[in-house]
Amino acid sequence: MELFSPLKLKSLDPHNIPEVLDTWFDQNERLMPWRETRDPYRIWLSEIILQQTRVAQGTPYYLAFINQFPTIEKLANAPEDEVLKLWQGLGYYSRARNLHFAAKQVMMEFSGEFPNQYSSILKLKGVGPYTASAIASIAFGEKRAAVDGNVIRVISRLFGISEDTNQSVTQNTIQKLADELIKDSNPGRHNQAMMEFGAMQCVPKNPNCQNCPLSEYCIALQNQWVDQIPLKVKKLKRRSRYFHYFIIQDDSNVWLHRRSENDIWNGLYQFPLIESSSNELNLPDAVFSILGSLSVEMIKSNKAKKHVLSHQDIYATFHHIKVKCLPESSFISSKLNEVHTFALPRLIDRYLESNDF
DNA sequence: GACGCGTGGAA
DNA sequence: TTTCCAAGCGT
Repeated sequence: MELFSPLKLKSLDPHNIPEVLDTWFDQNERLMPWRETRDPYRIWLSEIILQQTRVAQGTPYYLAFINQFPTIEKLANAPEDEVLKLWQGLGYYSRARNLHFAAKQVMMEFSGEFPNQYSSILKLKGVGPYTASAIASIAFGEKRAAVDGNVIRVISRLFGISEDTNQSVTQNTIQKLADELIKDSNPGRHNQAMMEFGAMQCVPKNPNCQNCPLSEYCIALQNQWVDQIPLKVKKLKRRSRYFHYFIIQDDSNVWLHRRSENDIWNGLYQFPLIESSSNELNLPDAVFSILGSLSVEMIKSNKAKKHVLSHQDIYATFHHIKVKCLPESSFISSKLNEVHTFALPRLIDRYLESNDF
C-alpha cells in the first residue's frame, strides 16, 4: 500500500522527511537529564513523569526520584507513601502508584531485569502503547514509532489530515504514517526528534512556519490549514466545584481528612471541607456539618476542573476547638505528618508558613 | 469507546 | 478571566 499518496500534492517526497528532521534535531536538541543515559529504568521513569506533563514541570521530580531511588530495586522496596510523597504536586497520582507497582513487577515477574522488548514492556502497569514504544526504541533500539500528542500534531499537519484526531480511525492513519517514517532511521533518536520538533517548532499555536525546515513538505501549510490541524472535537463543558476548607485544631493537633476513591485526589490528605455548587456557604450549617459529620463523605460530583477557595473569613468556637474557614492563608501547626501526601500542597505550605495563630 | 485523572504556563 | 493543553493510561 502506498501511504504517501502522490495525489496529495506538489509537496516534496515525504521519504526525505526523516533526514531533514535528523538535521534539525542535531541543531535544536535540548539537554535533558534522561538523555544522558540508556538505562531503561531512567528512560521509563522519565516517560512516566512526562505523560501529559511539560519538561520544565517534570524535570525536578525526575531528579528527585533518581536521587532517592537510584535503582528500580530501591523504588520497588520503598513504601508507597514515600513514593507518593515524592510525587506530591505533580498531579495524576495514579501514575505514582502504577510506577511503584510496576517497579515491583520488574522485581517479581522479570527477576529484577527491566523488560527489553515492546511486548513485555507493555505489560508494566502504567505503560501504554506510547510509553512502551518510547522505551523500546530509546533504550533498546527497537523500531517502534512512538506516537504522542506531538507526533499526532506534526504528522497530521505534514500530511494534511483534517479529520478529528480524537477518533481512533484517524489515530490509526497517523500511526501508519509514523511507522512508515521510522523506517531506515535510528528509531530512538527519530522518535525523540519527532517529539522535540512538535514541542519546539510545530507547536500547537502560532507555529513559525516561515522558518520551518519542513515547510515545503507540509500539506497543511500549503492549504493554509495549519491553525485548524490537528482537529480535536471538543467534549464536555467544564464545571466549577467550590471547596471550603476548614482548619480544625486544638493546641497540638490539626484535623486532617483522607479523601476516598472515585473522585479527584484519591487517597490524598487535606483539611476537611464543605463542598458547594456556588461560592456561597451558610456558615452555621457548615460549621455544624463539618463538626458533626467529618466521617461522612462529602457530596461528590463529576466533571470537575477547578477548585475555588472561599475567601470568607469565618471564625467560630465549639468548646475548645477552634474553627476557621480558610482564606488562602491561615495559621500554623507543627503536627502535619510529613508522610501524608497532600492535595493542594501549596495551600498546606501557606498554612505552615504563616504565624498568626 | 467514553470518561476521569492535576498542575502550571501561555494566549 | 477563561480556555486550552502538555512525552497517556486505566477502567
